Amino acid sequence: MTEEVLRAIARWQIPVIQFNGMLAEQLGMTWTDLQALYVLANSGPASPGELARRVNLTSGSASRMIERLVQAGFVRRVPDPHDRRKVVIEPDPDAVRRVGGLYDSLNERHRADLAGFDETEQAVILRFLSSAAERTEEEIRQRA
Amino acid sequence: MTEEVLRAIARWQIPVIQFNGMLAEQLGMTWTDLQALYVLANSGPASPGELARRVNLTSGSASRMIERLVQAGFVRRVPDPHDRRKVVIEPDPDAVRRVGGLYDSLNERHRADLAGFDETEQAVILRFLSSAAERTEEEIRQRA
DNA sequence: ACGCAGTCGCTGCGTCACGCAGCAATTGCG
DNA sequence: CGCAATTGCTGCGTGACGCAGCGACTGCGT
Repeated sequence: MTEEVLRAIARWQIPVIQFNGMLAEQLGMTWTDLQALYVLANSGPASPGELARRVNLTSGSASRMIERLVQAGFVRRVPDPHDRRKVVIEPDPDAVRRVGGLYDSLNERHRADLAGFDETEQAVILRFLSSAAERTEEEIRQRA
Repeated sequence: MTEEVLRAIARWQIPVIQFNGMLAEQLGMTWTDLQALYVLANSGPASPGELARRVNLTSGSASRMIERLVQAGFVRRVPDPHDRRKVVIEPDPDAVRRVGGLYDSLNERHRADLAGFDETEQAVILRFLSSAAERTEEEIRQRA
């Protein structure tokens, strides 16, 4: 049973990655750019260096990525008043909402699925998903 | 509660994608190449055209991708005896096992998590994951 | 039987994201 | 008041991708 769950996870990864790739293409950006947007949307503003580490890019590539996001209006550069070397990258709230809206259709399907689970079952699912995300992040940190 | 589950899904996507990117880099290939390997491993041999559709590539790019995978020894080209235009791409079993082994560490973490769920709870998780994968694939097909 | 449209996979060419190396600007420590 | 370290940004080369076009092949229609 446990192994079946692991296989289900592996199987789910494929369409999830593919779906995000389709969204990135639709938005006219790399999925790396999209990933950076997610990081900014979830963890708040960050410096280019911080952002580069989060998406596994060199500082140079991150510079160009930020420039693309700025040009497309997804983020903006804000100079750090305390350290004039630093720049803080802020996500544009409207852009974040607009990108998030692309998940509405998929989320609706998931909602229909979740309607087939009662409260306690959904609690189990939520508990598993949260810990799974945590474990994946752990694994990433360990390999970094 | 349902919305929290949706947020948990969204949150999990980030490290999942990042983790796969790290694996691809470690293997010296694009994550597109890795995705193609997954498709072959899960759905069995496929033609270049079929593979191109599954990973969202043009036939030309798929040709080059297959050439990379062949050179790296992950797959092999097998001519179709019935249609001499076609070529069937077969994954190399050893390579698939070797790549799959890269998930051992992460799977071990997930196993430890799943130990905290009893049989019926794991059944709930499995049911959700399976349907979620199905819904994501549906969404992809609809947008294609 | 035969031609011809359709399909399949493969190759030039240009574009663009990325890593690497080096740069100027700025900070904080000795 | 230097001087090493850090931060973000720019040339340069590499490589993956899309586009357009090619030859090879199939099978439908006449």
